[in-house]
Amino acid sequence: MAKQVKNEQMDKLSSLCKRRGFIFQSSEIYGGLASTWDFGPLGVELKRNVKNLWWQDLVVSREDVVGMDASILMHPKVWEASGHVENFHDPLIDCKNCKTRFRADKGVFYFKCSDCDLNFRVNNGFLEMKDEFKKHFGADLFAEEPDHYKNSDCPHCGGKGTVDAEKLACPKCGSADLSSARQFNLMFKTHFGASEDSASEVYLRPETAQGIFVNFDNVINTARIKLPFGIGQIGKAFRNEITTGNFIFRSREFEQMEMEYFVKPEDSQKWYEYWVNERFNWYKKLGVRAENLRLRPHEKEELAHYAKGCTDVEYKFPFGWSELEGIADRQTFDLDQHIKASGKKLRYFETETNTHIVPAVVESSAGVDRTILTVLADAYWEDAEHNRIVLRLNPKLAPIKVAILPLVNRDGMPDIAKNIFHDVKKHMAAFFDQGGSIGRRYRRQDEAGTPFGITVDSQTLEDGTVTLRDRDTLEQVRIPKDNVVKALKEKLE
RNA sequence: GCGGGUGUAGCUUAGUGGUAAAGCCCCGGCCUUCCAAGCCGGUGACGAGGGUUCAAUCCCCUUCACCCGCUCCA
Repeated sequence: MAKQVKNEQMDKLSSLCKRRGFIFQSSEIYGGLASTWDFGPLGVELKRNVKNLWWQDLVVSREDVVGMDASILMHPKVWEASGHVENFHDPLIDCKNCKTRFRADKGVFYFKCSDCDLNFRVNNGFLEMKDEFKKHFGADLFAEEPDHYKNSDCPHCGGKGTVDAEKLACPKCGSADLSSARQFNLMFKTHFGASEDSASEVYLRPETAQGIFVNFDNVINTARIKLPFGIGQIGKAFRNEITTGNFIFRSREFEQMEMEYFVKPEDSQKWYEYWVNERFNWYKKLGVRAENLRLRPHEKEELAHYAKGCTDVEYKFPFGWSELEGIADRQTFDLDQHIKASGKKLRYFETETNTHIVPAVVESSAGVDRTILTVLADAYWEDAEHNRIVLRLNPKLAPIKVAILPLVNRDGMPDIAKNIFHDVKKHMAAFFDQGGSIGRRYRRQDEAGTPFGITVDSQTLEDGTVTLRDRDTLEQVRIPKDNVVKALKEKLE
């Protein structure tokens, strides 16, 4: 029952998005394309505002961060070095009996000792063996593949161990009625060059971060920056997700806002904490209600092997708490990988000590689309008292800042309003509407999230003042019509 | 990808083996002096492809999309 209510919330939100021109399904007239989305006239403004605020706060206003914009297509070796070619796929098997899906490389096999008859079973990554054996092999073995055990000694007698793969069985119900293993590579492939031969296969980037790492040397040689410093980037990324959904939350084409902050390795913990705090507050600054935000530090088992720490910023969506952004202390892993693969020296020369160092990196990786879904979900408000739906967006994010409305369609009011409109339009996104009753026009703007309304009425004809309406409180104040731009700008500060 | 559910106008619903109705929305006009009032007029739909049939929105098959779960992450 609770679930249904939550889905209703998402339905209402996506329906509003379509109705008002925020977000449409991609290729809709051809039946749509799974989990790809288009931003309409209001959506694109909202998106630009989100990105601009990020860029302003993380790049422009900071003396220690520069920006860049890498291409989506990159040399295939980038993805080999980054580990994406090797790790960014999942061989998965479905159990036809109980419908569980599990990873094929965590299948069932036996470790057998040829000398002492010891054997134990490894089942879907869970070692079914006694503690003493766990101690012998190490606790992290559960994620390894059978080959890992091949050359191990028997933990009991030290004899020679062999590994026998068992016919796979479902880890949950034990059934052997399984689908064949299916490789899901999460990277999109395409062909580079006009002829489609595999020699020129390239990937669409699955993250923007690598564009920063491979340009590390170029940036330090040109930007005259000193440690610690960051490189920020906003751009599209593509992942062939197995499962998508929840409106724009998980899509196959999405946009990231990533900032890689390079620091002295010994300072990484300090900066990691700094950025976790900084990024958490950024969402509050966007106007997202604090009670709907939380930080979730990753458990040790959850961390990638090279990461020292990782914390998610989560938002309480109608479908549950979900990740908005990840902040990670990635140590020197990324640069090391590219140093190894490219043979280039990606390093920083520290003049104080006269030494070369490979900096550690603290990464902030946020999703543009998820941020948009967050601010929309957080702003959605059904005002029962006034029978209206309102998007209480932060004015800085609102696609349209002000609606200019003549109260009625005569006595020259439309002309006066139109003049104000042309004036305001030079400074901010504004909307002019003279059709229908005033109440109906206000309601429309409430749904679009427009924070302010300027109305020309009969008093305007007498004393040159107009009313300024506040979206959330419905309060109106009179201001001289020549002060409209100034008053609005003050409100938007 | 697997399982379950859903698909008629922008939205919410009706209906039928003989090409479809309504309310709200939207557009134009009238009227209207502050929060979806009223009047007149108008645009607009059977997700797509194939099959059965004289005839398919309806029956059958396939496919696509969306929702829920498995899974994963920005």
